[in-house]
Formats: sequence, C-alpha cells, structure tokens
Amino acid sequence: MPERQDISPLTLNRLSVYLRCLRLLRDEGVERVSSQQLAQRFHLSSSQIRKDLTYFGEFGVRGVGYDVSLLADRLQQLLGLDRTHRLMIVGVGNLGSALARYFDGNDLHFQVVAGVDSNEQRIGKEVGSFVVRAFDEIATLVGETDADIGVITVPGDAAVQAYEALVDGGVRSVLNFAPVQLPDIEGVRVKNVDMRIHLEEMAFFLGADDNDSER
Amino acid sequence: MPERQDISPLTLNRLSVYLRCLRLLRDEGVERVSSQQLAQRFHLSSSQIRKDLTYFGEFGVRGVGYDVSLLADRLQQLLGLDRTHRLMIVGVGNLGSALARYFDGNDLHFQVVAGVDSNEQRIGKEVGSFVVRAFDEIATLVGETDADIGVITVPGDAAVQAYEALVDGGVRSVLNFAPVQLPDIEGVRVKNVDMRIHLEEMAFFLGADDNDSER
DNA sequence: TCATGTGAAGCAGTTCACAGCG
DNA sequence: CGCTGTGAACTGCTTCACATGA
Repeated sequence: MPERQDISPLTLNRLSVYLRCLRLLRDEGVERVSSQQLAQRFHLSSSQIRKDLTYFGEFGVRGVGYDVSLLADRLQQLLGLDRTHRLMIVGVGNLGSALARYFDGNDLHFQVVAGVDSNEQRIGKEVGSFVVRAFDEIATLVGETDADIGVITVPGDAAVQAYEALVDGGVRSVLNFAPVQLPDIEGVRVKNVDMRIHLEEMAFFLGADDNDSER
Repeated sequence: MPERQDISPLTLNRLSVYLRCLRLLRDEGVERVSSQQLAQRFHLSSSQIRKDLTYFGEFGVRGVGYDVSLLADRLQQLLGLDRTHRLMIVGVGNLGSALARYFDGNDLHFQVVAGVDSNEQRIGKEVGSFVVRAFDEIATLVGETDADIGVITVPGDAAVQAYEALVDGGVRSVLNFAPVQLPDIEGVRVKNVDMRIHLEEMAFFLGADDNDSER
C-alpha cells in the first residue's frame, strides 16, 4: 500500500466519482456490482476501477464483484469523510458567499464555520450560518472554530496574505480560487480552481470554428 | 503543427498561465524574457515552456529569448481571446448569480449575456447585466443572444436537460458545475468543475494527520 | 556566445490480458 | 465458470541535453 502522499490526485478524484456512483446504486437497492457493470453504467474504465481500488486494499470477491454498500463505506472512510470537515471562507464577496451558501446544508461532510473579509461593510453581517469577521482575525479564528480547510475567494493581490494567515492559524488544506500561484509550504496542500483558465480552455476550442475553412 | 483537437488540456491550461505571467511582465515594462527567466520567476519549467510554445510556432529568437508583448499577443490570439465570448448561465441560484457577477466586468474576454432558471420567483429579476428568463427558453435564448459558452449551475437532476437544451440552441462549449457526467455529444466540449471532488481531495490528505504520528 | 527548438530518454498514468481464486 | 487483482505493454507527458541559428 502506497503512502498517502504518493497516490495521484487523478486516482483520488476518481475515488470520489466511484463513491458517488456507488451511493446511487445503493439508493436503488443494488447490492453487488462488478467493475464492468460500474464502468458501463457510468462511462468509466473497468480495469482502471480495479487498479485504483487495489492501491488501498482488496475490496472485491473474485468471480462475484464488489459489495456496493461495503465498498461505499470503505471509500468514504478512505477519503476522510467519516468526520465532518470545517471550512473557513476568506473573502465573502460574490463567490465566497455563494460557496458558503452552496456548501451549507448541501453536503453532510463539509460545513462552513467561519468567514472573513477586509471590507468594513461586510464585517458583522450574517452569511449562511456564520457572522463575517475581520481579515486580520484569520489566524485566531482558525483556532476558535477549529477550521481545517481554508477557501480563498479574495482578489489575487490579497491571496498570498490570506494564505499565510490561514497556514499561520494551523490550516493545512487550502482551496484557492484566486488566479495566483500560492507558495509551497511544507505540509500544506493547495488545490487551485481557476475559472479564467477553464474559460480560456473553452475559448481555445471555440476559436477553431472561426478560422477553419482550410486543411 | 498539431490539430486543435490534439493538443492536450494540460498544455492549453499552461498557455493561460504563461499569458497571465507575460501580462504581468509587460505591465512592469519588461520587453524581453527567456524561458528560464519566466520559469524562475513564476515557478514553471523552462523546457516545458519551450515545448508548449513550439506546438504552435517559433515565437522566440535564439540567443535572445521572447518578446514579451509579442508573445502575449500571439498567445491571446491562440487562445481565442481576440473576440469576446458570450456566456449563458443556466441556474441563477447562489453559485450561478455569483459567477454572473464575478465574470461581469471582471474579465474583458468573457461577458455574461443571459441567464435562466426554473424557479418562477427568479424569472424576470435582474442579475448583473441580464434579466433572468425561463428554463424552457434556453435554446431560443442562445440564438437571440448569440451565446457561445453555456455555464451549468443547476442541481444534478436538471443538468442533463439543461445541457441538451444548450446544445440544441447551438452551444458547443459547456462549463458544468453539476456533479453529473454529461453525455458525450460530437463536436461539443464539456469542462467539469466539481467542488465536492476538490473538497474530498483535501479531506483525503487531512485524514492522514489523524492516524499518523509519523516521520 | 547564448537561448531556442527538438529528438531522445525518462517517468507517469492507462490499458491489456491473463493467472489466481472464490 | 466469472471476475478480481496484477504484471507487462503501451501511451502520453515531462525532462534532459545538445545541435542549431541569431
């Protein structure tokens, strides 16, 4: 079994997908499923499912397949979803407050416990289930609320500062929506989500239609 | 030069990053840059920069480097950012309206031109620069507004329907925030952005801290 | 001389194909 | 027999190292 650090984000993200599929099956009352059935139903690759799973153990029964409910439980545990994670949102503008409301009640495993902003007018306001606090309280707030995941939704120029404050407070996982490369810090994991990059990828493929009468 | 379809999303997304870096340099008045300087400054790989660029042409001068302004322009053109792209938001809830406001004015190259929702109470309301229309108007609205990118921010169960309506109207690029695998349609490009998968990736690595008194 | 552009090497992630086991 | 688990083959992406050309 490989170290946690060694398994690729790609594999990991597929586990999330598998878990979602298994839950659907379970809700339908399906008890057993083969890698091939899973693959066919959800447009996945059966050999990849098997490979991905065996990084973490032997969950199946040869000649039979996987127990839907059991595998779902194991994946949930593997993904660290047995306890509820606590999010702190840094930057309660459009995107930040939308994410706060979006996650709140939308997911059992993730709960928004705090939000901060640098804008005076937003401080003290209630967004979702928390009251917005000041930007410079980030580090203390992390301790107070026991947040373990930081979500950065401030403009680019404030992102690094927000990041360092979060890490200062003890956060070790950060979801970054700012279009800035955050510095590597030992033991801290950053996941970037960059809307502009996504849109520009779309734009590139659209561009093809224009200048294309040739070839 | 490879076909548009053939170049990998990874390369493509890096082009967006390069463009962003070049703009920063240009704003600072830097006129020439070598792949190594770029790499060092923005934590990239110099050989990868060169490889990525040469998929599309020879933009540099041997022994000298790249003209910042010129390369930025070429990349911008390559990425299809010479014209403004028109977004239609399907599902004007928290996330949808936040994205609408977020993109509006935030980016020269992407403009939100329409939004729809199935919720009666939202229809007719003004969000950002458009008035919310009904869900069943999707296909017609695409024609009316000349939208070329669809953004799906509805709950999972309505996503496929939204998707098919967008494609019906003529949209060929879709950014999908719903946790659902949209069916492949010839000539249509879908980019999935799944918050839960991102969070579960974070959760997995956090899980390590618990059962681990290591190192 | 210096940095690009590029084949070749190296590495990672996916698919194949079948041995092994219920 | 059927399906998992898995080495081996393959594919694709990244890095290396140097010939090429301003």
